[in-house]
Amino acid sequence: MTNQEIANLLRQVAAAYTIKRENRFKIIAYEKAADTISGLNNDLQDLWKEGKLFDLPGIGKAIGGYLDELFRKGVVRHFNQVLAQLPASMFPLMELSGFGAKKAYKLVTSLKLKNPKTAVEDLANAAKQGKIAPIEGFGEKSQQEILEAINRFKKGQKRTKRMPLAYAYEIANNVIEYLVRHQDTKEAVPLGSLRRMLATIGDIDIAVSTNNPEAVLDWFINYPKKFKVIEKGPSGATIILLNGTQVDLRVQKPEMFGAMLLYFTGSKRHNIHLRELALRKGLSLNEYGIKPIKKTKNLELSTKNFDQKMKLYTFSNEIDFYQALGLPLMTPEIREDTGEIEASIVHNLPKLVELTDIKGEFHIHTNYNLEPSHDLGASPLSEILNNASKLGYEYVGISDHNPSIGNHTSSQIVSILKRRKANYEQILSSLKSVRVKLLIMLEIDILPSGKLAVPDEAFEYLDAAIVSIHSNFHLDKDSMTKRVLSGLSHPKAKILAHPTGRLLERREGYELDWAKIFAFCKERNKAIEINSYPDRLDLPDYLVRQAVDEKVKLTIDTDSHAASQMDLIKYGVFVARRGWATKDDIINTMPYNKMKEWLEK
DNA sequence: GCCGTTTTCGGCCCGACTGTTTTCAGTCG
Repeated sequence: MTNQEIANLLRQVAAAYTIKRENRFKIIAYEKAADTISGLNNDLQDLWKEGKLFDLPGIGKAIGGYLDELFRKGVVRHFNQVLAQLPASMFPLMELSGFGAKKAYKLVTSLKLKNPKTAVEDLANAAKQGKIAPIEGFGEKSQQEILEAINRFKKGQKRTKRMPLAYAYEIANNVIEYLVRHQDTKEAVPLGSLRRMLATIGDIDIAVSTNNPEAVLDWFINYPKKFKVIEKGPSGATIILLNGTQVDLRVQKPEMFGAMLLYFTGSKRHNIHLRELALRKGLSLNEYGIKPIKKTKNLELSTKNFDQKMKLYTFSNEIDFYQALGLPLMTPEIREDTGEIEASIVHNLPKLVELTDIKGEFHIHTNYNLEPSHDLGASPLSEILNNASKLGYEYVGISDHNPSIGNHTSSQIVSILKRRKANYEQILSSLKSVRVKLLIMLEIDILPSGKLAVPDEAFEYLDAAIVSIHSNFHLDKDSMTKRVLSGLSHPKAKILAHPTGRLLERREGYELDWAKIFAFCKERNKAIEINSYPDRLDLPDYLVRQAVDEKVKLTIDTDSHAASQMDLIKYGVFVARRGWATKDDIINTMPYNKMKEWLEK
């Protein structure tokens, strides 16, 4: 069973308890457990095998025990008993927007819908025949809304694509630049997953701090690249851009801007955790500020800075808001409730890597034609070196793809690489003004056998190599792990590039045994790449976090195929930050000499 | 049913929105 299937099972049990009018906190407990499981990055069953089931938040004695039974026997007797008391046809209806357990149950029982397979269609027919409006608690309007929900559901079967972070980020920046040109805009900031720098983004949300919301909203809906206005109210507006992207704007008064940012940046789980924490101190948090609430015990101890008579404390920025709770600012990238709140309570948040820490990178393709089987870059070495100089880099590694093995003999490959080295060295010496150090590297295919796609003698002309998978993506986990480890075994193979092979929204990566990969890398001084290319962002953030925990070294590279793409490095830095990486975890924050030392050990 | 800077009992995130209601229930993010 997948995590989503298990989470779904728990949600069904929660729904059953809702109908049976069980203790509502018990229902919430099941929903919480389901949320935890659906948000996991690891297979729940693997965690169970490792005995970590009960470490998960929201999974205690009872639910943990049932899950244990599920993994041992394949079924949970208690769950089956509970679910058997309800009509199975109610669950498909709960997929519809606006439907919870109660509405679904009421409708299937009132209308005698028995077949789960046809329940949605049967409900649509009932609505069309006007059979829903007379049911107690329903009316004409809700009958109409149900029909619309069913239509949306049918359309929504083809799920809407999310866009890679980099595209959303650029679009949002353009809108923000436009917004701050208005005199009444005090500040404009992205919200939600965009501000937290998730790998993919749905809609773009932006917040503006202003004392004149009306004027800013008018300015916004006249954005030059607007296609149409969806809605405009007193506190926000929504437009669709010419490229089809939806952009939501929210406005707030400057004195309340901090609470608003916190609330709409999320994540939801971060906010909930924060509110639970605050509640124990006698404080209630909402999107407008902090409310002291009446508590019987230990009032002075916990809320000594808060006057109970005050209705609402407001905050113009997030730093003050967090500080009021006795916490340091948590950067948006880590607000996922994966331990950041616990760490901040004991003032043990890591100092995350920053863009300015980057001193170079290793993965850039030039237009030098070494007849590879994959694509060449578009820019000459000179342009790349000049750009590196502009970025303030100390060094760049050029990692063109290896010459194709189909079209060349081993000795031809060696001589191509020899020629390339001579060519690069000549270019470098001709660029007197450029002080950037050059590393002559290569991105080498790891063949399905685990062998590298260049002969051993070729390494004489390389300072170091990046290795990566570009073929036979469908090997099983064990074979792929062996393949990668074999490829990484060469002493000059120092970096594993785009390690999962994923392409966002287009291709799942292959599977690897990360525990083995991490252990190998740590022992043999290999680094794993965080590839900044917009469609990749690979290593993914949660694996970065695991690598950091295992003290595995990482690099942040762009995989640039043109000099202009070197700016993409910031997205890799965002991923690293989401994975709690510090400067010390990243090889290319080291100055040249230290980095060189690491490459050679 | 879960959990602990109120700690093994006694609490449990918060407000907006909608539709059906005359004060609330259900759903959502």
